[in-house]
Amino acid sequence: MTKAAIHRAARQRLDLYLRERGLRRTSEREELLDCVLGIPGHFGPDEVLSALKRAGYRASLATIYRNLPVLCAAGILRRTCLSSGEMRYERALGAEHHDHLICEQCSTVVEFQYEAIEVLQEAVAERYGFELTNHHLELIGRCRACRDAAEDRRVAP
Amino acid sequence: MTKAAIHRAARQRLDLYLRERGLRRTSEREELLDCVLGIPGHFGPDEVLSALKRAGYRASLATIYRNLPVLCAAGILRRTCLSSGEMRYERALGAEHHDHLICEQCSTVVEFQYEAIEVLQEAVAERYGFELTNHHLELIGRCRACRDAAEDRRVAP
DNA sequence: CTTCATGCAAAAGATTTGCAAGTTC
DNA sequence: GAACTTGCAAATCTTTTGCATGAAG
Repeated sequence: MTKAAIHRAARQRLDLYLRERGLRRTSEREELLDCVLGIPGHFGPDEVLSALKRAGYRASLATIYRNLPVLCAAGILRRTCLSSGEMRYERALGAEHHDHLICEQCSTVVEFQYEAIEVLQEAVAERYGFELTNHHLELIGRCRACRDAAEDRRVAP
Repeated sequence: MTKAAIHRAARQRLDLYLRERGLRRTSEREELLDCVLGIPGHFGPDEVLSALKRAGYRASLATIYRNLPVLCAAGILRRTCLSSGEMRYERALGAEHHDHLICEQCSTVVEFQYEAIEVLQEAVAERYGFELTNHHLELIGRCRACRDAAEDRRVAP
């Protein structure tokens, strides 16, 4: 999906969502949508505020707080909770599902997909009578670079 | 592991941890430890406060906030972050590792273990050069009871 | 008697909310 | 015009901190 196609699809989805619930199409919501789609990776309300300002819009934090959940409900964003406890948003529309590998030393986050794990998750859910709608998997450890660095220190301090 | 054995092991582990770092063995820390081990499942600082009061101890929230991380570092508790964004603690010592199935309707949390998934996680980590130390997996969906309830409503409203 | 811990209250963040004014439908 | 939104500021909630007092080693 190209960037333009994502913007178009998101706009459409938001409009539909708003219409369905009798909510209103405001310029703030459209500006928010535009900015949010331009942020790569994870972000929080404050990053959104910066992005809006950078784009020349003035928006209030309150409006951001009120509307990020709307974008989630519309399926454009998704909330993810890092195991550090931070709550962040990320693009859901046009972004394949992925999970996270996190280096506990340098905080690098690598996104990955692994179909086989998802298949097993369905198996677990079935065993317990659950119907899955979502999941979060976070693998925490040390990346190659940090391991190498540790190794170097041991050999030549 | 019996309940008494867990208490003993936890006490021992805490003492060791404190001694190693030149920290002190205080009655507050022991009371906290006792209460925390008695709480089933997940809990937050306020639940700990209630548990302490119920046990007839008076402790301050500040002390709880200061010492839950100590119990984590000592390997007695572990922090887990539900995808709702709530940060909670749970017993780590004497509790096998498990992951969570969460019903998004009734918030039921089912703990499960599934070795095959963990094996695949190692495979992913290896592919990306990571050495795993931990992971969090949360499967989110609807439990049987909530699905049945929904079904009933459709058939006989 | 030195260092660390506690309790309290104040501070700091993060998120939510009440309300008047402005917009959308 | 009725209902929904926004921005602001005040209110909440959760977590952290400064400081004086008390306890541990």
